[in-house]
Amino acid sequence: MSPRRGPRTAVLIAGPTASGKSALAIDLARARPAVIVNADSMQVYDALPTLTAQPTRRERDEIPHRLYGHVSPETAYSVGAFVDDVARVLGMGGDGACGNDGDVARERLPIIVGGTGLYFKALTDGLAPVPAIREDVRAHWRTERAWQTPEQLHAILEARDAVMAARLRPSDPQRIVRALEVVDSTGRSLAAWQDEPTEGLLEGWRLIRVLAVWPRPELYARADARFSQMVHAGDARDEVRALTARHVPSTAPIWGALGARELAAVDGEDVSLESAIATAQQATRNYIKRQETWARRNMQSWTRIDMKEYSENGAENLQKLLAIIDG
RNA sequence: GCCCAGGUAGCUCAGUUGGUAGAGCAUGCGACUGAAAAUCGCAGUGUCGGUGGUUCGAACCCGCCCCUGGGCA
Repeated sequence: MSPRRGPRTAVLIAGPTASGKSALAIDLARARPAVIVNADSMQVYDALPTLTAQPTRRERDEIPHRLYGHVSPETAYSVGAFVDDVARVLGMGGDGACGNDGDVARERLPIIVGGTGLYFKALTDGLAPVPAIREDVRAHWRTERAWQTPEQLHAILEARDAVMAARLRPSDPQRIVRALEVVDSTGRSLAAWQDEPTEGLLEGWRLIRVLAVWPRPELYARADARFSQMVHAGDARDEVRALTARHVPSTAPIWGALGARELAAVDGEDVSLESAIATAQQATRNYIKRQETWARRNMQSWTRIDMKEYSENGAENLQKLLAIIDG
């Protein structure tokens, strides 16, 4: 818990999927009064709790958790929404709609944990102050994306916003569409917005940054095992069926949850469960690698915790971490 | 035992009329500002089953052998 005077303290725990970062957060929260705040782009949805590895009911009863499953799966959540949500949860202004969230955070140490690197970066470094995109504009460009090749969209961007066009690869539809909707909706290049000085939400805080790491082959093995467990011993398949039954549009981000499409295909198409599992495990390994690449670049200075060592020698490692937190 | 079809990158396969090999995936590395569990970029590697031959030159043509799958006996 942060001292009476001086900056507020927060713990940031990042790390690849299946690294055990959530368990680490819980260990900390058992040792100090804390709130665990989610920084994972998939765990925010009120869907696929097993498949996205959301904290269990029991864990949530024991320790206050925030921003887990608080978003409807039909919604397209975003980094911006995340930063707003965290501001609210930490009692830092926001729209103030949810009264006492911030109070909890003021009494307790916020432990922000998740695997979405961009979310952490937005929290610490801030986000370009691009206004909300008009709905019709967004819908228009997302439709265009289905009709045009990325190269065609890039050509359109070239005409409207040469700076962004030069910055983006003609093969990268997602970023091209974003650049297009920004110029179209705000009349200004995304590049210009990004030049605006920004301040991170957590600016001025005392931050304990922790990165959970594993030797790659062992992490891959853990992730593989965890996925088959979600399917064979957990509710993953039923969750996916529920999502299908709910007719959540296939373009909703929740369908990007690792394994969601693969498991849906077992019920819909002619795909065996074994091959669906293998494909999803493969995708998970690929994702882990991307997360590690991000961390190498963006989390260079974070304190690395060897989770293999931690799993064997937890108590001692935990004490060290607590000593740092208590400062 | 005979007849087919195959044996090429870690995997699945492509390789035109002979000129010492490629694509997807995997792997590794990288980018990343409101879909980030997303979206993209770059880069290895091969005794072309073995062996003998034809040829200036063989993954490709010929002989023999080995292995796999299928069929016939």
